[in-house]
Amino acid sequence: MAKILKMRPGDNDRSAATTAPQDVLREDAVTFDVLRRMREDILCCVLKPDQRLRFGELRQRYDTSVGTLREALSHLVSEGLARTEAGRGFTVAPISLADFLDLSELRVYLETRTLADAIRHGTDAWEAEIVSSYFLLSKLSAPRPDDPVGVKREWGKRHKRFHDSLVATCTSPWSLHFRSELFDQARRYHWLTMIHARSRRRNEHLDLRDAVLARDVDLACGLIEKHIRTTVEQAASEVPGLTMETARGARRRKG
Amino acid sequence: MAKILKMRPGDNDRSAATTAPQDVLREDAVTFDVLRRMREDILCCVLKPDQRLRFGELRQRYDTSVGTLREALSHLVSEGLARTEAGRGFTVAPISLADFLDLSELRVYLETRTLADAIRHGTDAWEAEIVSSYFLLSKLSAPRPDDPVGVKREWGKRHKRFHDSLVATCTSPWSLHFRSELFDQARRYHWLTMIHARSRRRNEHLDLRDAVLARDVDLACGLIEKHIRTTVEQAASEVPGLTMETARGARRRKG
DNA sequence: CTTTTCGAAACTTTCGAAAAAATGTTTACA
DNA sequence: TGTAAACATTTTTTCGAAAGTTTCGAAAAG
Repeated sequence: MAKILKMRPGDNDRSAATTAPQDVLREDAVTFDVLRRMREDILCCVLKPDQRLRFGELRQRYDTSVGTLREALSHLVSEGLARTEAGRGFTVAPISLADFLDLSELRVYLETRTLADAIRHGTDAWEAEIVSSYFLLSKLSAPRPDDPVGVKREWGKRHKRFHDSLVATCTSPWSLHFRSELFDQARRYHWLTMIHARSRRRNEHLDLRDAVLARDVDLACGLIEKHIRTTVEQAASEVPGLTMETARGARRRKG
Repeated sequence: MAKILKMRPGDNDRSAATTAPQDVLREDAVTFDVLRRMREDILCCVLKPDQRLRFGELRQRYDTSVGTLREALSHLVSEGLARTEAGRGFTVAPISLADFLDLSELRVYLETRTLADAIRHGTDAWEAEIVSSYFLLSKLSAPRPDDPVGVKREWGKRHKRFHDSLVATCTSPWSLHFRSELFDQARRYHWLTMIHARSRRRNEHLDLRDAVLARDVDLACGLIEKHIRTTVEQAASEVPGLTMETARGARRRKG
């Protein structure tokens, strides 16, 4: 039947031939969009650590209402990307080397745990996505400090997609959930490293990809552990101002 | 100085003699209170798994506005205690044996990790709080199915406080954070077990307390691992309707 | 008798204004 | 000159209503 081609008689001009309500899978709710954008801005340090998040400014920047912003901020607090003190509004979560060390230690466990499980449950589709996402990542060489922001952002996205693809077939939802949260946290530090890093690292992702595709659990887990630890060391030595003390000193206003 | 007693002269009737703004430490924001109450209601299955959370009913139950409810619900989604699908509102997160098994496996790691670290960094104050919270817990014997709800709730609180006290001196904020989230998740299953359990377990908490106070890392970790695993087994065998399949069957649309 | 279409009711989402609280500044007084 | 209260401003928190979706059920078409 040519059911699909049918149009409703009343369709004049306002809604440009949209599909029927049931066919539309709305993943584009305003709240989600604002949340996504804010998260990205924190991850990429557009909103800087410890920065105060005033509703006035945010309302302008994201062109939305207070209520929606509150909801998004509330989410970010749960994710550990923002802080709030009742009556005193929201701030971007602080960063510190101590925090990076702590979350990286836990990441080592969660990444190896999920990766090992994913390899054991790997499928053809899983392998295909790994090949595909690695290809996309390799098209962009690791960004250098003077690369434009757009390139850094795109690399960040592809980097995340690649790492996500590795563990996609892991059968533990909770492990995947926490892994994902920690990966996002780490992205803030990766961004700082990208901006400041002088040294260049060899392509660890290729080795990782091959070990995973070869279903070598021990090798793959060893590689990702080293990958995480190396990243911390690089950040510790090359990102200026990333000290063990929390960055709360700057909390004082203007003066 | 008697600063606290001072009152502002201009206070007529509208604001009933509040203390100076700086002295008041507001931890009682409405949003937090609503969030706390909703979380408790989900944990204690007053709001049942998969139950639809309509704003109309919630507004009545918690006596607050839609916006505030939305913010609280948003938080609960981040914590994994609720679900939402854009345009279709919120539901209480489903439960299943598979979920309990999954989260318990991760709990074993996080509880042992945090406990080992806490023991190594234990202080006198830490020991004191363990003694104190164990004492309070032991005053209430493990609730039986026919005990009143109030007793079960109180026992749940003391149980949480005891377990929190064990790991209080752990130095890894991220581990503590995730441990706490998983502990809350497990509480939903503990509640179901309390309601249905026929068998009684011997007091595993006393052994745990003593092992921890004796700073015996291996023994303590072994005990808590067994504690978690036994809890899962008890739930699996004694809670009716806790199957491997998720309870999503009823979700299908009209026909 | 089944399937589709339409419209009303229920519910969710979004918004901006009013209330409450915190911060900053000035003024009064010793 | 220092202290603290009173005032003014900024910012956060809370609320309810308007706009937009989805769901449900009845009527029409196949």
